[in-house]
Amino acid sequence: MSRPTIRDVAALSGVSLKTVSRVLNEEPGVRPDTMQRVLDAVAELRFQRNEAAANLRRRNNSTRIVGLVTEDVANPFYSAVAGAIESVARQHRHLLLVASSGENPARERELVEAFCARRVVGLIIVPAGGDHSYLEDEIAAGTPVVFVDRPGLPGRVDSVVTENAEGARAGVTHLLNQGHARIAFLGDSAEIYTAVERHRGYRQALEDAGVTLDYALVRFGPHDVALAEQAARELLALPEPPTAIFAGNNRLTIGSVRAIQETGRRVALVGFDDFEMAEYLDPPVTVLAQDPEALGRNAAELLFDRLAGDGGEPRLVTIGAPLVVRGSGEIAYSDGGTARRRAVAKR
Amino acid sequence: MSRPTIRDVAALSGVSLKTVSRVLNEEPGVRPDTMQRVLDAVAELRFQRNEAAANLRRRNNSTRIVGLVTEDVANPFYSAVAGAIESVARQHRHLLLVASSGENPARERELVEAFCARRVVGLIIVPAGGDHSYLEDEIAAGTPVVFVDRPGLPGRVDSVVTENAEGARAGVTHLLNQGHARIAFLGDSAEIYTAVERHRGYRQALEDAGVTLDYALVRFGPHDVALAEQAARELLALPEPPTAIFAGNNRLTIGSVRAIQETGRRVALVGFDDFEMAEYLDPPVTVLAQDPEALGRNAAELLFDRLAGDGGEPRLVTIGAPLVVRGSGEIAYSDGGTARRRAVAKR
DNA sequence: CTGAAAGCGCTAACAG
DNA sequence: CTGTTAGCGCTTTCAG
Repeated sequence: MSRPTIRDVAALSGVSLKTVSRVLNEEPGVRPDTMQRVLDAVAELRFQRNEAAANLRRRNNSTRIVGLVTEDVANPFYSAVAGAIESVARQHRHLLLVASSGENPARERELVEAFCARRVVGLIIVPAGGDHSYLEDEIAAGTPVVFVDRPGLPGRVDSVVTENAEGARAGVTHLLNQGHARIAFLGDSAEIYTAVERHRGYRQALEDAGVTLDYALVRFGPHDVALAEQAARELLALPEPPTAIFAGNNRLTIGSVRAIQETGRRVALVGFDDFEMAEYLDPPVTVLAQDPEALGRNAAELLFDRLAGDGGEPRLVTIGAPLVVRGSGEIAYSDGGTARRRAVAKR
Repeated sequence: MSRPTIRDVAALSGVSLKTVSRVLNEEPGVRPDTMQRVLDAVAELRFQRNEAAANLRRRNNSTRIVGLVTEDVANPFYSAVAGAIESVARQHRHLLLVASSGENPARERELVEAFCARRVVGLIIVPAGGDHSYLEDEIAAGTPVVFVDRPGLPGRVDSVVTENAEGARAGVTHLLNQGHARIAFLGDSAEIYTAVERHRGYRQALEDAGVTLDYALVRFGPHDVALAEQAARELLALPEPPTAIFAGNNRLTIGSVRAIQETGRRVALVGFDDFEMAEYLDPPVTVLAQDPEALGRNAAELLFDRLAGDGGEPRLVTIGAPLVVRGSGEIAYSDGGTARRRAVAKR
């Protein structure tokens, strides 16, 4: 029931504690036959070193555990980020502790503290809103922190983010290039960094093209497909409806697809963030493809660089979100007044 | 740079080690003003207890960390399972260590051992193939283990699995009820437990209905959408093609949708496992909806029951996969010989 | 109410 | 090549 210790191994193999420790740590200077006896005892007792105890004593002690605080582990986007982080951690023979903050700053802090109390070697955080200066002590204590998906403590800490504004700008410009001028913007809550950035890109694209922003076409808020569909439906029911929609994330994109299908009109659509079925919808959806895997990988690599002693200035790594052309974004502007034919761009 | 210890707190507040420890552990019997002084020192030094050290000494020592070894953290299905586990763990004030085995039994074992060396309080495992008897020692040492999604060490250890055979049987019966007799089966690798179980359900449904199994209509193997599409296309190109397809997981379902769309024929489709866009496809896809959240929640609850001392017989918990009717599965059998019209069930 | 001493399981430092 | 002693940061035991 109770686990064998290094003492038990020493007793069984008839050597001292230290010799067992040497064998376990593959330190040189143990006679082969002694080593064998120790190994036999280890096997017989099924001994497993207590890493926590070993760590406590070691000079260069390290739990070899990285902490990840994300918004929601169950969210496929963040789970892709987590998967990439885990993969890099694995290469460095580290383990990953994960937790979800649920966009709650207080919970985020609790989790970070729980991680630190367990002496994770570094933290990767998808920051919820709020102030992150509580991390300064931890950073001062030598725990590297990397923010991912959204920046935090800018200029003080490394961050890896998607090119939200640039991507949105490219996407909206793409719609403008198809002749659209009335382009709606559908965004998540205006509290969320990425939503705001994407809106910024939208505005820039309009400005670049000399198109006046019509606030009637801008909607922030819907957080799920149903609400997004509702919002898109309202936009499309305006007296002067948009001829194209730019959707700020994949739930909004899906809602938009549904609302557009309902009208039977040929409304162009570009969405931010790729999703599994985008190419199988009708019409296939043109998107700005975020790369969660690159986000996670870069964050983890940055973290391990810091752990390896890289003391350079805090970095801001940006990951592109290239336009993936599939059909919905290439529906050209047409006067539309009476374009009611149910012209569905099949494939 | 180096973290303060309980000694530093004791020195600053002018009390002994033990008094600090008492305050930290909220043990009774500390004068309020003494307590306050200690708390002040803790705040000033930004002291954070080293949980590993505390654990080492504690009688009822517990890392309050649960380990999860899944097939792939980045897979949305398993991330939903992980999310539910994390949520239950949180309620019990535990943290979650996660890792991906990538279906590799050796890696799974390595990970389990790394977790055990860190003394996780319990393990939840999506077992890769292979022998799991290596876990017996760990179990004997008092670490509860729960298998999820696939059973392992049946009868010896708790498992939480989906009703794969029952669900598949219901799905295929549903197709039979629409008049279909030539129903193809598309499954993942026959090495995978769930694929085999679902195929068992398929066979049972045919048997129940007195329909002879045609092995030409059974395909195991395709592991991604492209291969699935290819396999489905081949099935549909048979001299006597199926009039319905039962797809064993969501990638296979999506591949089937594509292949069916290509033919322009009205082929019914029921898929195992729900997916985000199923209702937005054309036609909307009827599925057996697995419940990864329930899988994870039940596994975690079972684990915490065991940790709470439940010493009952190993349990096998099954989670239903109800039929979600959306359209594709309700396409009735029609002689089809010349049913070539491009009849797309548009809402 | 408080503190000194011992010790969790292991490794570091120093002897032999 | 091997062993002894100390001590990581904390809690326990037992004594004030």
